[in-house]
This record gives sequence, structure tokens and C-alpha cells, in this order.
Amino acid sequence: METTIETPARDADRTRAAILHAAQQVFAAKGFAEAGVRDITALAGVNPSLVSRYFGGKLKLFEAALDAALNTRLMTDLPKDQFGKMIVARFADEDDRVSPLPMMFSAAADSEARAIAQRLLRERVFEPLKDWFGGGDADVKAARFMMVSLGFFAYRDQLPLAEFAGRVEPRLRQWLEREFQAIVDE
Amino acid sequence: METTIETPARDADRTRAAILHAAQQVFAAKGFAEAGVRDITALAGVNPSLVSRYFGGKLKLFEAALDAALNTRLMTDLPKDQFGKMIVARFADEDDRVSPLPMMFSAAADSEARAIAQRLLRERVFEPLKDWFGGGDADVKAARFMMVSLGFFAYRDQLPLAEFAGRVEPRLRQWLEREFQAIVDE
DNA sequence: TCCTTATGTAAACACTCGTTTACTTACGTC
DNA sequence: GACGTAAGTAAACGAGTGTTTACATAAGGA
Repeated sequence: METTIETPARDADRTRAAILHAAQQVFAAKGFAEAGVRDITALAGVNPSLVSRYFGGKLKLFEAALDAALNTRLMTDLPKDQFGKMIVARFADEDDRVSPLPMMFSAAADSEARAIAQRLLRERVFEPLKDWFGGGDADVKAARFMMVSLGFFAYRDQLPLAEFAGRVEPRLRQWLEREFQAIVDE
Repeated sequence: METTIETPARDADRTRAAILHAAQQVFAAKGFAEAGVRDITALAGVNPSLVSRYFGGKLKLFEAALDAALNTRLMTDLPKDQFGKMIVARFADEDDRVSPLPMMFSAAADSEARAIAQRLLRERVFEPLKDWFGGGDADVKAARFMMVSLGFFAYRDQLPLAEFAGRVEPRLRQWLEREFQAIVDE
């Protein structure tokens, strides 16, 4: 006989986690509007009604998924002298995990989801970044960071043009690295 | 008596134009998804069914509205030595007219509307800009322009943070001007 | 003047989607 | 081992939306 790990057929915590995990995948892939509750629950292998029971609705589920995605990593742990290279590497290469910024983007079209994305963006990205930059121009630096980041993701994911769809052109990557580094250095 | 201009109660061209005009307003204000056909036709003062009759559906109407918005002005007519200042002025100050880029943004969440926005963005903005920049790095320059522009609108309109909502902070504006000018100069 | 056609309207249709309700079933406890 | 509660499912509900259909009416020529 094998070492039987306790895996009961019915486990609220487990299914709740499964829904949350599936939600991150589907929201990131299809965006808030086009990601249906039925899509998410089908991926999780459960009934659509459980979204309302465990999370209180699609909107709350989105908030939880976005919150969870934001917990995976922070950018204020990067070395300041290598900020440019490392942030671009993170943005461009780590496409395996669920990245929060593209998720926030997709929410922008929905007024309710946008409000949630705004709040989380401010509390969990903008403000920490501002404190990390420091100095009198910290707010402008944080704003510059947001603009370049959002511009990158908008260009790559939301409205990809034929030339650079999917990959990141080397010269464009170099420019991005200089751009992000300049925010820290100036 | 007054100079009676011919204003027949029923004029197909006139109502068609009224729908198109209203569509530009509503699409720009609420985005593709949240702008309902009933919203648009109510503003135009006509029946919702006329959208399908005159344009072939909401999606085609969106395409026509975006196309019309793109016809209002081009950016390749700006003097190259003043490109930075003037493009920022156009983006930041001319909020009275319907600007196409924010409209394109809102379409990104809908897969069908996104395809239209992508094509128009490439044909009417990206390619002309590439030719205008010229040189071996023209494609990279055009991409940089797109990233900064989309980043600006994303930050200002789609996910506005409390600090700079609505207005454009002077130091941020200065940075944007330098950024756009650098694309032309480098 | 009458009649055809284009123009516009009202209402219903068809479909999607998030959510709720009623019911079934497995788990833990006495 | 029976029972009560939690976990899960199936199906229907209700609201919203783009579109189509059936009908009304103004315009303009024969």
C-alpha cells in the first residue's frame, strides 16, 4: 500500500484555492470581461455557483485573484544599480507566472473592476515604489515608472503590432532598461 | 420670413452622420464594451435599430467611429524640432475633440474590437510614423512612441491614480516632452 | 392625387452571463 | 450505524444587450 495523503473528496479550502488559482490563469489570459465564471470553474473542475458562495461574486473573485498575483513578488527588493536590467528581465522573461499589470489592464474597460485595479495599483505598487525611490521627486519617479510599464504591457499584450508581437526587440529592450534605470539614477 | 435651409424631417445621410458623431462621443467616454447601442442612439435621437441598418452592427460602427476620429488630425505634420512640446500639448490639452488613442484602449478588452483597433493603429498611426521618423531605427522609434503614448493614456485615463488624475503634473509633462523629443533626435 | 419607396419606430427575439434556488451526497460526530 | 451539517451539483432565473421583424409614415415622382 502507498502512503495515503489525506485527500478528501470534499474540501472547502482546497476547492476555494482551486478556483482562485484558475481565476488567476483565466483572468490573466482573457481579461476580466471575457473571462466567464463558467470558464474559470470549468478549469477548476467545480460548479459555477461556488464562485458566489466562496468569493461573493465574480468581482470579488477578481479582487482576490489580483491580490494574490500581487503577493507573488515585489519590485522594491531589486538592487538599485541593476534596477533597469532586472525589471525588464522580470517583465519580459517571467511570463510563466501570472503578472498583475496585464491583469489590471484588462480590468480598465469595466468600471467596477477598474476601481478595484486602481486601488490595488496605488496601494500595492505605486505607494511602495514611491517610498522606495525616495526624495522630492519620488511621486514623479513612480509616475514615470507606471507610464513606462503600462506602455510596455499595453504595446505588447493589449494592442500588439505585427513587428514585435510576443518577443521584445533587442534595441527596444535596451531602451527600456535605460529608461527604467534613469528613473532611479536621476 | 427666414432663409429656409433644407432640413427634411427624414434624411438618411444626416441621421447616419448623427449616429456616427454620437458614437464617437460615447465610445470615447465609456469605452467599447460599456457603450451601449441604446446609449449612442439615444444621444443621436434615433432608434437603436438604425445602427444595424446603417452600419451593419455595433462593431462596424465602432470601426467607422475610430476611423473618423483618426481622420481629424495626424502627428506627422509637426515640426521635428518642436515635436516633443507639441505632441504633449496635443495629448494633454486638446481634450475637447475625440482622441483616438484612448478609444483604442477601451477596445483592447474586447477581442473583436481589439482586432479592429490593432489594424487601424498599425495602418494609420504606426506605419506613417515609422516612415516619418525614417532611418534604420525607424521601427524602434515608432515602437518607443507607441509605448510612451499608450503609457501616458493608460496612466491618465484608464488607471488614473489619485495624484495626477485629470491634470498633467508639470515635471511629468517636462519629462514627457523630453522623452518624445529624444525619439526624433537620437 | 395616388402609389411606390425610403425612412424611422416599437416591440420582440435570441443569446450571454452572473447569480440564486432546490436538491443530492459525502463527511464527521454522537 | 444513524443523523445533521457542510460541500457540491444541476437547473432555472433575471437582467442586459445587440439585432431582427413587423409596422407606420413622410417624401417624391407619375
